[in-house]
Amino acid sequence: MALQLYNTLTRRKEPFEPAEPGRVRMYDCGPTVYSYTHIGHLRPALVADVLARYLRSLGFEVVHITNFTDVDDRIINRANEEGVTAEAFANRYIDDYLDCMRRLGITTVDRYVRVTDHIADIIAMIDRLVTNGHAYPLDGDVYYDVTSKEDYGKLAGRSLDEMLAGARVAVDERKHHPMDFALWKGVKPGEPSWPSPWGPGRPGWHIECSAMSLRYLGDHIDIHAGGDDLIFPHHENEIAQSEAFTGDAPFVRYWVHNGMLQIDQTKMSKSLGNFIRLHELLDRFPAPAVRLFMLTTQYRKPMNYSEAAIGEAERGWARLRQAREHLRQALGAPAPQRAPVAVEEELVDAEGAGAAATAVPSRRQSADALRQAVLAAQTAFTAAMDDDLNTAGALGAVFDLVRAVNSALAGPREREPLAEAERALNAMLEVLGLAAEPAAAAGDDRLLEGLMALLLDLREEARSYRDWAAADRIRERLAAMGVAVEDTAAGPRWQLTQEAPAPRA
RNA sequence: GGCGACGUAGCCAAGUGGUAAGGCAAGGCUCUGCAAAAGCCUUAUGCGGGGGUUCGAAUCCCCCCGUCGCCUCCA
Repeated sequence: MALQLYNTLTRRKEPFEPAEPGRVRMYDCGPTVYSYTHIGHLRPALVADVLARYLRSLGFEVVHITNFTDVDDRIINRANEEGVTAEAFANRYIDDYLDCMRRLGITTVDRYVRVTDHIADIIAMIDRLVTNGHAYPLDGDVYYDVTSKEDYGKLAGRSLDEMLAGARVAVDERKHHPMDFALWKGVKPGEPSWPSPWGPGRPGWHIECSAMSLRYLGDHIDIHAGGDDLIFPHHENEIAQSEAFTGDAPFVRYWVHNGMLQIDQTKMSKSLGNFIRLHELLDRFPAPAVRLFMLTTQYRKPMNYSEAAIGEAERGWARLRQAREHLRQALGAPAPQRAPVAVEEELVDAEGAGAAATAVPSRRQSADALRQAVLAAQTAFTAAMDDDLNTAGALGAVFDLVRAVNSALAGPREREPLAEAERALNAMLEVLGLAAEPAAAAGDDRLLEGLMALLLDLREEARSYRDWAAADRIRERLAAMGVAVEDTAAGPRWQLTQEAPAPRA
Protein backbone atom coordinates (compact mmCIF):
# COMPACT_ATOMS: atom_id res chain seq x y z
CA MET A 1 0.00 0.00 0.00
CA ALA A 2 1.25 3.42 -0.90
CA LEU A 3 1.06 6.70 0.93
CA GLN A 4 -2.39 7.98 1.69
CA LEU A 5 -3.06 11.51 2.87
CA TYR A 6 -6.20 12.93 4.38
CA ASN A 7 -7.36 15.67 2.07
CA THR A 8 -9.37 18.37 3.80
CA LEU A 9 -11.02 19.23 0.50
CA THR A 10 -12.58 15.81 0.05
CA ARG A 11 -12.60 14.87 3.73
CA ARG A 12 -11.15 11.51 2.91
CA LYS A 13 -7.84 9.75 2.85
CA GLU A 14 -6.64 9.57 -0.71
CA PRO A 15 -3.73 7.76 -2.36
CA PHE A 16 -1.01 10.32 -2.85
CA GLU A 17 0.04 10.97 -6.40
CA PRO A 18 1.71 14.19 -7.49
CA ALA A 19 0.65 15.90 -10.69
CA GLU A 20 4.08 15.32 -12.16
CA PRO A 21 5.35 11.80 -11.51
CA GLY A 22 8.27 11.70 -9.14
CA ARG A 23 8.17 15.37 -8.28
CA VAL A 24 6.25 16.92 -5.40
CA ARG A 25 5.52 20.58 -5.02
CA MET A 26 4.57 21.57 -1.51
CA TYR A 27 3.87 24.80 0.26
CA ASP A 28 3.20 25.29 3.91
CA CYS A 29 1.98 28.36 5.66
CA GLY A 30 4.59 29.71 8.01
CA PRO A 31 4.01 32.28 10.71
CA THR A 32 2.89 35.85 10.67
CA VAL A 33 5.94 37.24 12.38
CA TYR A 34 4.58 39.59 14.99
CA SER A 35 5.86 37.78 18.05
CA TYR A 36 8.31 35.17 19.23
CA THR A 37 7.98 31.67 17.90
CA HIS A 38 5.87 29.51 20.18
CA ILE A 39 5.32 25.81 20.34
CA GLY A 40 2.08 26.11 18.39
CA HIS A 41 4.14 27.18 15.38
CA LEU A 42 6.15 24.03 15.60
CA ARG A 43 3.49 21.53 14.72
CA PRO A 44 2.78 22.63 11.13
CA ALA A 45 6.49 23.12 10.50
CA LEU A 46 7.27 19.68 11.82
CA VAL A 47 4.44 17.97 9.97
CA ALA A 48 5.64 19.50 6.72
CA ASP A 49 9.22 18.57 7.51
CA VAL A 50 8.41 14.95 8.25
CA LEU A 51 6.14 14.73 5.23
CA ALA A 52 8.91 16.06 3.00
CA ARG A 53 11.42 13.69 4.57
CA TYR A 54 9.13 10.74 4.05
CA LEU A 55 8.37 11.69 0.46
CA ARG A 56 12.08 11.96 -0.23
CA SER A 57 12.68 8.59 1.36
CA LEU A 58 10.09 7.19 -1.04
CA GLY A 59 12.11 8.53 -3.91
CA PHE A 60 10.21 11.70 -4.72
CA GLU A 61 11.96 14.91 -5.53
CA VAL A 62 10.36 17.49 -3.25
CA VAL A 63 10.25 21.24 -3.72
CA HIS A 64 9.20 22.75 -0.43
CA ILE A 65 8.38 26.41 0.14
CA THR A 66 7.43 28.10 3.41
CA ASN A 67 6.36 31.70 3.80
CA PHE A 68 6.65 34.48 6.30
CA THR A 69 3.81 36.93 6.39
CA ASP A 70 5.79 40.00 7.30
CA VAL A 71 3.26 42.74 6.69
CA ASP A 72 0.12 42.68 8.75
CA ASP A 73 -1.83 44.90 11.09
CA ARG A 74 -0.34 43.41 14.20
CA ILE A 75 3.16 43.85 12.87
CA ILE A 76 2.51 47.43 11.87
CA ASN A 77 0.86 48.38 15.13
CA ARG A 78 3.50 46.85 17.32
CA ALA A 79 6.35 48.19 15.26
CA ASN A 80 4.83 51.65 15.56
CA GLU A 81 4.49 51.23 19.31
CA GLU A 82 8.16 50.36 19.52
CA GLY A 83 9.17 53.05 17.12
CA VAL A 84 10.88 50.66 14.72
CA THR A 85 10.15 49.88 11.11
CA ALA A 86 7.84 47.02 10.32
CA GLU A 87 10.69 45.40 8.48
CA ALA A 88 13.09 45.51 11.42
CA PHE A 89 10.32 44.34 13.70
CA ALA A 90 9.51 41.38 11.46
CA ASN A 91 13.18 40.49 11.01
CA ARG A 92 13.56 39.98 14.72
CA TYR A 93 10.92 37.28 14.75
CA ILE A 94 11.99 35.75 11.48
CA ASP A 95 15.45 35.29 12.95
CA ASP A 96 13.94 33.76 16.06
CA TYR A 97 11.84 31.38 13.99
CA LEU A 98 14.70 30.29 11.76
CA ASP A 99 16.96 29.72 14.71
CA CYS A 100 14.36 27.49 16.36
CA MET A 101 13.89 25.56 13.14
CA ARG A 102 17.63 25.09 12.80
CA ARG A 103 17.89 23.76 16.31
CA LEU A 104 15.04 21.38 15.66
CA GLY A 105 16.47 19.99 12.48
CA ILE A 106 13.71 21.34 10.24
CA THR A 107 15.86 21.00 7.16
CA THR A 108 13.55 20.27 4.27
CA VAL A 109 12.45 23.78 3.40
CA ASP A 110 14.10 24.75 0.13
CA ARG A 111 13.20 28.37 0.34
CA TYR A 112 11.59 30.70 2.85
CA VAL A 113 9.74 33.47 1.10
CA ARG A 114 8.44 36.72 2.52
CA VAL A 115 5.57 38.88 1.43
CA THR A 116 7.44 42.15 1.20
CA ASP A 117 9.81 40.61 -1.35
CA HIS A 118 6.89 39.76 -3.61
CA ILE A 119 4.78 42.89 -3.80
CA ALA A 120 5.13 43.03 -7.57
CA ASP A 121 3.85 39.46 -7.93
CA ILE A 122 0.94 40.27 -5.69
CA ILE A 123 0.00 43.41 -7.57
CA ALA A 124 0.17 41.58 -10.89
CA MET A 125 -2.09 38.89 -9.53
CA ILE A 126 -4.64 41.33 -8.16
CA ASP A 127 -4.57 43.28 -11.40
CA ARG A 128 -5.51 40.22 -13.39
CA LEU A 129 -8.26 39.31 -10.93
CA VAL A 130 -9.73 42.77 -11.42
CA THR A 131 -9.47 42.41 -15.19
CA ASN A 132 -11.07 38.96 -15.02
CA GLY A 133 -13.99 40.31 -13.10
CA HIS A 134 -13.17 38.39 -9.92
CA ALA A 135 -12.18 41.47 -7.95
CA TYR A 136 -13.11 45.13 -7.76
CA PRO A 137 -11.42 48.27 -6.49
CA LEU A 138 -13.21 50.22 -3.81
CA ASP A 139 -11.93 53.47 -2.31
CA GLY A 140 -8.29 52.52 -2.61
CA ASP A 141 -8.88 48.91 -1.52
CA VAL A 142 -9.41 45.95 -3.77
CA TYR A 143 -11.83 43.20 -2.84
CA TYR A 144 -12.26 39.70 -4.11
CA ASP A 145 -15.80 38.97 -5.24
CA VAL A 146 -16.81 35.68 -3.64
CA THR A 147 -19.83 35.32 -5.87
CA SER A 148 -17.69 35.38 -9.00
CA LYS A 149 -17.21 31.62 -8.83
CA GLU A 150 -19.78 29.04 -7.81
CA ASP A 151 -17.63 26.97 -5.53
CA TYR A 152 -16.63 29.42 -2.81
CA GLY A 153 -16.74 27.55 0.50
CA LYS A 154 -15.76 24.17 -0.86
CA LEU A 155 -12.81 23.74 1.45
CA ALA A 156 -14.60 24.90 4.58
CA GLY A 157 -17.62 22.83 3.59
CA ARG A 158 -19.97 25.72 3.93
CA SER A 159 -22.09 27.71 1.52
CA LEU A 160 -22.12 31.47 1.47
CA ASP A 161 -25.56 31.43 3.05
CA GLU A 162 -24.34 29.29 5.89
CA MET A 163 -21.42 31.60 6.46
CA LEU A 164 -23.65 34.63 6.58
CA ALA A 165 -25.93 32.93 9.07
CA GLY A 166 -22.99 32.44 11.40
CA ALA A 167 -21.49 35.86 10.90
CA ARG A 168 -20.61 37.44 14.19
CA VAL A 169 -19.06 40.59 12.89
CA ALA A 170 -20.64 43.71 11.52
CA VAL A 171 -20.62 43.82 7.75
CA ASP A 172 -18.91 46.48 5.72
CA GLU A 173 -21.82 47.82 3.68
CA ARG A 174 -19.68 49.07 0.84
CA LYS A 175 -18.72 45.61 -0.30
CA HIS A 176 -20.68 43.83 -3.02
CA HIS A 177 -21.07 40.79 -0.86
CA PRO A 178 -20.49 40.64 2.89
CA MET A 179 -18.00 37.81 2.48
CA ASP A 180 -15.81 39.64 -0.01
CA PHE A 181 -12.31 39.97 1.36
CA ALA A 182 -9.54 42.48 0.85
CA LEU A 183 -6.80 41.70 -1.66
CA TRP A 184 -5.28 45.15 -1.32
CA LYS A 185 -5.63 47.68 1.46
CA GLY A 186 -5.23 51.37 0.80
CA VAL A 187 -2.63 52.99 2.98
CA LYS A 188 -3.54 54.58 6.28
CA PRO A 189 -1.38 56.99 8.23
CA GLY A 190 1.62 55.36 9.88
CA GLU A 191 1.57 52.31 7.66
CA PRO A 192 4.16 51.04 5.20
CA SER A 193 2.90 51.11 1.65
CA TRP A 194 3.78 50.32 -1.92
CA PRO A 195 2.54 52.04 -5.08
CA SER A 196 -0.14 50.21 -7.04
CA PRO A 197 -2.71 50.83 -9.79
CA TRP A 198 -5.24 51.46 -7.01
CA GLY A 199 -3.07 53.87 -5.09
CA PRO A 200 -0.49 53.25 -2.38
CA GLY A 201 -1.26 50.42 -0.03
CA ARG A 202 -0.32 46.92 1.01
CA PRO A 203 -1.47 43.37 0.41
CA GLY A 204 -4.39 41.96 2.35
CA TRP A 205 -4.04 38.70 4.14
CA HIS A 206 -4.40 35.58 1.91
CA ILE A 207 -3.21 36.94 -1.41
CA GLU A 208 0.45 36.60 -0.49
CA CYS A 209 0.35 32.84 -0.20
CA SER A 210 -1.35 32.48 -3.55
CA ALA A 211 1.06 34.82 -5.27
CA MET A 212 4.14 33.22 -3.81
CA SER A 213 3.10 29.63 -4.36
CA LEU A 214 2.15 30.43 -7.97
CA ARG A 215 5.49 32.13 -8.40
CA TYR A 216 7.62 29.29 -7.11
CA LEU A 217 5.51 26.21 -7.66
CA GLY A 218 3.36 27.01 -10.65
CA ASP A 219 -0.37 26.90 -11.18
CA HIS A 220 -0.85 23.58 -9.46
CA ILE A 221 0.72 22.44 -6.29
CA ASP A 222 0.52 18.98 -4.85
CA ILE A 223 0.44 19.62 -1.13
CA HIS A 224 -0.53 22.69 0.80
CA ALA A 225 -0.16 22.34 4.53
CA GLY A 226 -0.96 24.42 7.57
CA GLY A 227 -2.83 24.51 10.84
CA ASP A 228 -6.50 23.69 10.72
CA ASP A 229 -7.32 27.15 12.00
CA LEU A 230 -6.29 28.34 8.56
CA ILE A 231 -8.89 26.32 6.68
CA PHE A 232 -11.22 29.25 6.86
CA PRO A 233 -10.83 31.90 5.74
CA HIS A 234 -7.19 31.76 4.73
CA HIS A 235 -7.05 28.63 2.61
CA GLU A 236 -10.57 28.98 1.33
CA ASN A 237 -9.62 32.36 0.00
CA GLU A 238 -6.38 31.11 -1.44
CA ILE A 239 -8.31 28.56 -3.46
CA ALA A 240 -10.81 31.15 -4.65
CA GLN A 241 -8.31 33.74 -5.79
CA SER A 242 -5.80 31.25 -7.19
CA GLU A 243 -8.31 29.32 -9.22
CA ALA A 244 -9.94 32.53 -10.38
CA PHE A 245 -6.51 33.71 -11.45
CA THR A 246 -5.42 30.61 -13.34
CA GLY A 247 -8.88 29.50 -14.41
CA ASP A 248 -7.55 26.03 -13.90
CA ALA A 249 -8.56 24.05 -10.83
CA PRO A 250 -7.39 22.47 -8.72
CA PHE A 251 -4.95 24.92 -7.25
CA VAL A 252 -3.99 22.29 -4.68
CA ARG A 253 -4.32 18.53 -4.98
CA TYR A 254 -3.99 17.69 -1.28
CA TRP A 255 -4.84 20.01 1.58
CA VAL A 256 -3.10 18.81 4.71
CA HIS A 257 -4.11 20.37 8.01
CA ASN A 258 -2.71 19.70 11.44
CA GLY A 259 -4.70 19.85 14.66
CA MET A 260 -4.10 22.59 17.18
CA LEU A 261 -1.79 22.40 20.13
CA GLN A 262 -3.22 23.15 23.53
CA ILE A 263 -1.48 23.94 26.76
CA ASP A 264 -2.68 21.99 29.75
CA GLN A 265 -6.00 21.34 28.09
CA THR A 266 -6.74 24.92 27.27
CA LYS A 267 -6.24 27.04 24.25
CA MET A 268 -2.90 28.71 24.00
CA SER A 269 -3.36 32.43 24.11
CA LYS A 270 -1.56 35.52 25.18
CA SER A 271 -4.35 36.61 27.46
CA LEU A 272 -4.15 33.41 29.44
CA GLY A 273 -0.42 33.76 29.76
CA ASN A 274 0.11 30.17 28.71
CA PHE A 275 2.22 31.01 25.74
CA ILE A 276 5.36 28.94 25.57
CA ARG A 277 8.23 30.29 23.56
CA LEU A 278 9.94 27.69 21.50
CA HIS A 279 13.34 29.09 22.33
CA GLU A 280 12.77 28.66 26.03
CA LEU A 281 11.55 25.14 25.52
CA LEU A 282 14.65 24.29 23.50
CA ASP A 283 16.84 25.66 26.25
CA ARG A 284 15.25 23.27 28.68
CA PHE A 285 14.86 20.12 26.63
CA PRO A 286 16.96 18.48 23.94
CA ALA A 287 15.61 19.36 20.51
CA PRO A 288 15.10 15.71 19.54
CA ALA A 289 12.99 15.20 22.66
CA VAL A 290 10.80 18.10 21.57
CA ARG A 291 10.52 16.57 18.12
CA LEU A 292 9.72 13.18 19.57
CA PHE A 293 7.05 14.70 21.76
CA MET A 294 5.37 16.34 18.79
CA LEU A 295 5.46 13.11 16.80
CA THR A 296 3.79 10.99 19.45
CA THR A 297 0.42 12.24 18.29
CA GLN A 298 -0.88 11.78 14.76
CA TYR A 299 -0.77 15.20 13.15
CA ARG A 300 -4.48 15.72 12.58
CA LYS A 301 -5.40 15.15 16.19
CA PRO A 302 -5.46 17.98 18.64
CA MET A 303 -2.62 17.57 21.08
CA ASN A 304 -1.88 18.78 24.51
CA TYR A 305 1.37 20.20 25.79
CA SER A 306 2.34 19.63 29.37
CA GLU A 307 5.59 19.53 31.28
CA ALA A 308 4.93 15.92 32.20
CA ALA A 309 4.37 14.87 28.62
CA ILE A 310 7.52 16.44 27.31
CA GLY A 311 9.47 14.98 30.20
CA GLU A 312 8.28 11.55 29.14
CA ALA A 313 9.37 12.28 25.62
CA GLU A 314 12.78 13.21 26.92
CA ARG A 315 13.14 9.81 28.55
CA GLY A 316 11.86 8.12 25.43
CA TRP A 317 14.48 9.99 23.44
CA ALA A 318 17.15 8.80 25.87
CA ARG A 319 16.11 5.23 25.13
CA LEU A 320 16.38 5.80 21.38
CA ARG A 321 19.72 7.52 21.43
CA GLN A 322 21.23 5.00 23.81
CA ALA A 323 20.19 2.09 21.66
CA ARG A 324 21.64 3.86 18.67
CA GLU A 325 24.85 4.70 20.44
CA HIS A 326 25.31 1.20 21.82
CA LEU A 327 24.71 -0.17 18.36
CA ARG A 328 27.30 2.16 16.94
CA GLN A 329 29.84 1.18 19.55
CA ALA A 330 29.16 -2.51 19.07
CA LEU A 331 29.70 -2.22 15.35
CA GLY A 332 32.64 0.10 15.67
CA ALA A 333 34.51 -2.16 18.04
CA PRO A 334 35.46 -5.70 17.19
CA ALA A 335 32.63 -7.95 18.28
CA PRO A 336 33.44 -9.67 21.57
CA GLN A 337 34.03 -13.30 20.72
CA ARG A 338 34.90 -14.77 24.03
CA ALA A 339 32.64 -17.74 24.42
CA PRO A 340 33.07 -20.48 21.85
CA VAL A 341 30.07 -20.82 19.60
CA ALA A 342 29.68 -24.47 20.41
CA VAL A 343 29.02 -23.76 24.03
CA GLU A 344 26.33 -21.30 23.22
CA GLU A 345 24.60 -23.75 20.90
CA GLU A 346 24.55 -26.28 23.71
CA LEU A 347 22.92 -23.89 26.08
CA VAL A 348 19.96 -23.58 23.79
CA ASP A 349 19.43 -27.27 23.48
CA ALA A 350 19.33 -27.74 27.20
CA GLU A 351 15.61 -27.28 27.18
CA GLY A 352 14.66 -28.45 30.61
CA ALA A 353 17.74 -27.15 32.28
CA GLY A 354 17.51 -24.03 34.38
CA ALA A 355 15.00 -21.22 34.44
CA ALA A 356 13.92 -19.79 31.12
CA ALA A 357 15.05 -16.37 32.16
CA THR A 358 18.66 -17.44 32.29
CA ALA A 359 18.66 -19.37 29.03
CA VAL A 360 21.00 -17.74 26.57
CA PRO A 361 19.91 -17.86 22.95
CA SER A 362 22.39 -19.15 20.46
CA ARG A 363 24.15 -16.77 18.18
CA ARG A 364 22.12 -18.15 15.31
CA GLN A 365 18.82 -17.72 17.12
CA SER A 366 19.71 -14.24 18.18
CA ALA A 367 20.65 -13.25 14.64
CA ASP A 368 17.47 -14.70 13.20
CA ALA A 369 15.33 -12.99 15.80
CA LEU A 370 16.97 -9.69 15.03
CA ARG A 371 16.57 -10.08 11.28
CA GLN A 372 12.94 -10.89 11.77
CA ALA A 373 12.47 -7.90 14.05
CA VAL A 374 14.09 -5.61 11.50
CA LEU A 375 11.74 -6.76 8.76
CA ALA A 376 8.71 -6.51 11.01
CA ALA A 377 9.67 -3.03 12.14
CA GLN A 378 10.27 -1.80 8.61
CA THR A 379 6.93 -3.14 7.49
CA ALA A 380 5.08 -1.64 10.42
CA PHE A 381 6.89 1.66 10.09
CA THR A 382 6.03 2.01 6.43
CA ALA A 383 2.45 0.95 6.96
CA ALA A 384 2.01 3.56 9.67
CA MET A 385 3.65 6.34 7.69
CA ASP A 386 1.68 5.41 4.60
CA ASP A 387 -1.49 5.75 6.61
CA ASP A 388 -1.70 9.52 6.61
CA LEU A 389 1.66 10.01 8.25
CA ASN A 390 0.84 8.15 11.43
CA THR A 391 4.03 9.02 13.27
CA ALA A 392 2.70 7.68 16.56
CA GLY A 393 2.25 4.26 15.03
CA ALA A 394 5.61 4.54 13.29
CA LEU A 395 7.28 5.26 16.61
CA GLY A 396 5.76 2.07 17.95
CA ALA A 397 7.65 0.22 15.22
CA VAL A 398 10.83 2.10 16.06
CA PHE A 399 10.59 1.15 19.72
CA ASP A 400 9.87 -2.45 18.81
CA LEU A 401 13.09 -2.47 16.84
CA VAL A 402 14.94 -0.83 19.70
CA ARG A 403 13.89 -3.59 22.03
CA ALA A 404 15.07 -6.20 19.56
CA VAL A 405 18.37 -4.39 19.17
CA ASN A 406 18.89 -4.19 22.90
CA SER A 407 18.18 -7.89 23.24
CA ALA A 408 20.60 -8.72 20.47
CA LEU A 409 23.23 -6.50 22.01
CA ALA A 410 22.87 -8.27 25.34
CA GLY A 411 23.42 -11.74 23.89
CA PRO A 412 25.84 -13.34 21.47
CA ARG A 413 26.41 -10.96 18.64
CA GLU A 414 26.68 -11.38 14.95
CA ARG A 415 27.87 -8.42 13.00
CA GLU A 416 25.80 -8.42 9.86
CA PRO A 417 22.32 -8.56 11.43
CA LEU A 418 23.35 -5.80 13.79
CA ALA A 419 24.55 -3.72 10.87
CA GLU A 420 21.23 -4.32 9.12
CA ALA A 421 19.40 -3.25 12.25
CA GLU A 422 21.50 -0.12 12.44
CA ARG A 423 20.75 0.79 8.84
CA ALA A 424 17.04 0.20 9.35
CA LEU A 425 16.93 2.15 12.58
CA ASN A 426 18.85 5.06 11.15
CA ALA A 427 16.62 5.17 8.09
CA MET A 428 13.52 5.38 10.26
CA LEU A 429 15.00 8.00 12.52
CA GLU A 430 16.12 9.98 9.51
CA VAL A 431 12.56 10.13 8.23
CA LEU A 432 11.39 11.33 11.62
CA GLY A 433 14.25 13.79 11.84
CA LEU A 434 15.64 12.08 14.92
CA ALA A 435 18.87 10.84 13.41
CA ALA A 436 21.13 13.69 14.38
CA GLU A 437 24.45 12.34 15.55
CA PRO A 438 24.30 11.40 19.21
CA ALA A 439 26.44 13.50 21.47
CA ALA A 440 28.58 10.59 22.49
CA ALA A 441 29.75 10.11 18.94
CA ALA A 442 32.54 12.45 19.76
CA GLY A 443 34.93 10.61 17.53
CA ASP A 444 36.40 13.83 16.28
CA ASP A 445 37.50 14.83 19.75
CA ARG A 446 40.75 12.88 20.12
CA LEU A 447 41.71 14.50 23.37
CA LEU A 448 38.43 13.66 25.03
CA GLU A 449 38.63 10.10 23.78
CA GLY A 450 42.18 9.79 25.06
CA LEU A 451 41.42 11.23 28.47
CA MET A 452 38.42 9.01 28.89
CA ALA A 453 40.40 5.95 27.93
CA LEU A 454 42.99 6.88 30.52
CA LEU A 455 40.42 7.48 33.25
CA LEU A 456 38.60 4.27 32.53
CA ASP A 457 41.88 2.36 32.52
CA LEU A 458 42.72 3.70 35.95
CA ARG A 459 39.26 2.92 37.15
CA GLU A 460 39.43 -0.63 35.83
CA GLU A 461 42.70 -1.03 37.65
CA ALA A 462 41.13 0.16 40.87
CA ARG A 463 38.25 -2.22 40.32
CA SER A 464 40.64 -5.10 39.83
CA TYR A 465 41.98 -4.36 43.32
CA ARG A 466 38.38 -4.15 44.51
CA ASP A 467 39.02 -0.53 45.37
CA TRP A 468 35.36 0.40 44.97
CA ALA A 469 35.75 3.77 46.63
CA ALA A 470 38.19 4.94 43.99
CA ALA A 471 36.16 3.43 41.16
CA ASP A 472 32.97 5.05 42.40
CA ARG A 473 34.66 8.38 42.90
CA ILE A 474 35.79 8.47 39.30
CA ARG A 475 32.35 7.52 38.10
CA GLU A 476 30.63 10.09 40.31
CA ARG A 477 32.94 12.93 39.35
CA LEU A 478 32.48 12.14 35.69
CA ALA A 479 28.73 11.98 36.13
CA ALA A 480 28.81 15.43 37.66
CA MET A 481 30.61 16.62 34.54
CA GLY A 482 28.02 15.09 32.25
CA VAL A 483 29.77 11.85 31.39
CA ALA A 484 27.91 8.66 32.20
CA VAL A 485 30.02 5.58 32.79
CA GLU A 486 28.49 2.13 32.68
CA ASP A 487 30.15 -1.21 33.38
CA THR A 488 29.13 -3.91 30.98
CA ALA A 489 30.18 -7.48 30.37
CA ALA A 490 32.24 -6.20 27.47
CA GLY A 491 33.97 -3.58 29.59
CA PRO A 492 33.13 -0.06 30.61
CA ARG A 493 31.48 2.34 28.22
CA TRP A 494 30.80 6.02 28.47
CA GLN A 495 28.76 8.73 26.85
CA LEU A 496 27.95 12.36 27.31
CA THR A 497 24.63 12.87 29.01
CA GLN A 498 23.99 16.19 27.37
CA GLU A 499 23.55 16.96 23.73
CA ALA A 500 26.69 17.84 21.90
CA PRO A 501 27.20 21.56 21.51
CA ALA A 502 26.33 22.92 18.10
CA PRO A 503 29.15 22.13 15.72
CA ARG A 504 31.39 25.07 15.01
CA ALA A 505 30.76 25.85 11.40
C1' G B 1 -26.66 28.97 17.16
C1' G B 2 -24.02 26.59 12.62
C1' C B 3 -19.93 23.53 10.81
C1' G B 4 -15.84 20.30 12.08
C1' A B 5 -12.53 17.41 15.16
C1' C B 6 -11.61 14.73 19.47
C1' G B 7 -12.81 11.60 24.24
C1' U B 8 -8.72 4.24 24.61
C1' A B 9 -4.75 1.98 31.32
C1' G B 10 -1.99 6.33 36.59
C1' C B 11 -0.12 9.68 32.23
C1' C B 12 0.85 10.09 26.67
C1' A B 13 -0.87 7.38 22.48
C1' A B 14 -1.73 3.60 18.05
C1' G B 15 -5.72 0.71 16.61
C1' U B 16 -12.38 2.01 11.81
C1' G B 17 -16.06 -4.91 12.23
C1' G B 18 -12.80 -10.40 14.54
C1' U B 19 -11.45 -10.22 20.19
C1' A B 20 -6.85 -3.86 22.92
C1' A B 21 0.64 -1.63 19.45
C1' G B 22 4.22 1.43 21.61
C1' G B 23 6.27 5.08 25.21
C1' C B 24 6.43 7.05 30.30
C1' A B 25 5.36 5.80 35.37
C1' A B 26 4.80 1.68 39.09
C1' G B 27 5.89 -3.39 41.09
C1' G B 28 8.62 -8.20 40.71
C1' C B 29 12.74 -10.91 38.64
C1' U B 30 17.64 -11.54 35.85
C1' C B 31 22.50 -9.46 35.08
C1' U B 32 25.87 -6.28 38.39
C1' G B 33 31.01 -5.11 43.78
C1' C B 34 27.50 -1.19 43.73
C1' A B 35 25.18 1.65 40.15
C1' A B 36 23.50 2.48 35.37
C1' A B 37 21.78 0.44 31.05
C1' A B 38 19.27 -3.66 29.21
C1' G B 39 16.06 -8.04 29.15
C1' C B 40 11.77 -10.86 31.04
C1' C B 41 7.07 -10.68 33.76
C1' U B 42 2.84 -7.90 35.91
C1' U B 43 -0.64 -3.39 35.32
C1' A B 44 -7.67 -1.75 30.47
C1' U B 45 -13.01 -8.65 30.30
C1' G B 46 -12.03 -2.61 28.96
C1' C B 47 -12.12 1.80 24.83
C1' G B 48 -16.83 9.29 27.82
C1' G B 49 -22.35 7.56 29.03
C1' G B 50 -26.89 5.10 27.20
C1' G B 51 -29.49 2.55 23.48
C1' G B 52 -29.32 -0.14 18.62
C1' U B 53 -27.34 -3.17 14.18
C1' U B 54 -24.28 -7.78 13.94
C1' C B 55 -22.40 -14.51 15.01
C1' G B 56 -19.00 -10.69 16.65
C1' A B 57 -18.31 -3.36 17.84
C1' A B 58 -13.19 0.82 20.62
C1' U B 59 -14.43 0.39 15.44
C1' C B 60 -21.17 1.04 12.14
C1' C B 61 -26.12 3.83 13.50
C1' C B 62 -29.06 7.06 17.07
C1' C B 63 -29.28 10.07 21.53
C1' C B 64 -26.67 12.39 25.48
C1' C B 65 -22.23 14.42 28.17
C1' G B 66 -17.40 16.72 27.92
C1' U B 67 -13.05 19.18 25.50
C1' C B 68 -11.13 21.89 21.40
C1' G B 69 -11.15 24.55 16.61
C1' C B 70 -13.50 27.63 12.88
C1' C B 71 -17.73 30.96 11.77
C1' U B 72 -15.27 37.81 6.33
C1' C B 73 -12.16 43.02 6.69
C1' C B 74 -11.46 45.48 11.82
C1' A B 75 -7.24 40.67 14.03
